[in-house]
Amino acid sequence: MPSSALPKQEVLDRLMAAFRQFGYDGASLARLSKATGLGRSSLYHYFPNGKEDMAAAVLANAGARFEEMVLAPLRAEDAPPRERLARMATGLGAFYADGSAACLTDLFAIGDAGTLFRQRIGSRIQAFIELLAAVAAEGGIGRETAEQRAEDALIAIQGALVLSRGLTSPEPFRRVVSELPDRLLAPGDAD
Amino acid sequence: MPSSALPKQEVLDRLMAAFRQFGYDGASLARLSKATGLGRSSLYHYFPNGKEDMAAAVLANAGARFEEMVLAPLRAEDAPPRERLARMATGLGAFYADGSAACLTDLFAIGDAGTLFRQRIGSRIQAFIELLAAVAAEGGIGRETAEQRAEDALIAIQGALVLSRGLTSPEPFRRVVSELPDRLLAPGDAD
DNA sequence: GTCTATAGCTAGATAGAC
DNA sequence: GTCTATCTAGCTATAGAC
Repeated sequence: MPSSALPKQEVLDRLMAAFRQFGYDGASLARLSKATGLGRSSLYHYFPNGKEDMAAAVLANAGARFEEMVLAPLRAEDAPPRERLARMATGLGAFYADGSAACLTDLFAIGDAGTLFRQRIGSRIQAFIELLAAVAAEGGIGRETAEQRAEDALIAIQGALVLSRGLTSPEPFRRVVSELPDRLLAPGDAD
Repeated sequence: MPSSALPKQEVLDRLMAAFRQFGYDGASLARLSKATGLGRSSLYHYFPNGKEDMAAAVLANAGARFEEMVLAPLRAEDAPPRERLARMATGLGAFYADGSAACLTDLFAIGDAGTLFRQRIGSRIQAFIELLAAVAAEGGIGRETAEQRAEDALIAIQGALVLSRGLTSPEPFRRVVSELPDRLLAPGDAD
């Protein structure tokens, strides 16, 4: 993928936005073409295997964006656990556009897309849980409790996205994200 | 819709299963026809406006099933709050097939389906929250806390469904559902 | 109420000029 | 790398016989 009018990164971000808005099945080539400003032929030039390629690239791109916005702050070993979690919360708000942008973990596990991508999605979920649990453990939470809370955190994030979408309101998402650090680091629940 | 080989209820249940498996966009008429055993023409006989009609009927049917399996136990005023919540948990496990069946609250809020159904979905979410909050309040939880916990309960259910689907494992859903009564009725958090 | 047949369209994908 | 033109297959929906 050499030089182009649109940088590849910009193309991927626009494709990602379209897939997040319409889901895998709903993201037709016409819509993807419109979202990127590229014609069908250009899209096939970048992604020879068509829509499936685009979705795979978008999933990878979402992973990279998530890594830099959400996971990297968690790995900042110079900061204490609570501050890392606070930065993660900020990153989550940005990554999910204050609860208005869907998560591919949800969308790409549905229907035919699930057959293609569910394994990759499962790995991502587990990696996020493990990292969150490590931060909680470092914050003084027992290992088992930390892992359970980390899973609860992902559940809360995903569920809040569903509720915010269903209610057309950012409030559930905002509340969940703001409460995350406390829920992960609260004392009690010794194990 | 007079007499038929398949009772209407059976047709609706099979359509619901198909929509829950494939999502709105992924549920093609070919699949809906195969799922019900009815030909295209029969489907159009029952649902003159085609797929949109079917989805609307399925959403109503899901509401009725949810009412009888999940909400009705919550309204059983002869039983104490904790027991009602336990029955609800059992109903949730059945309604969501132990976490393996998706929720239309999630699926029908995506893409074009969202334009058609999001309002109805939002009302359902709010009604469920209010009922759950009333039960928690009856169980001695302060009104504000009860409402917040009720919202958290829905978030947990939806999020657990997303994780169970992404991880191809019933465990997150099972754990969340089994913990629901305690989370709603736990002491503390006075308001 | 179910059938066959088909209209009319959009889907994803490809070919070849430039 | 982008364009126009086009292919085939699938889609939703309809018509009309039975």
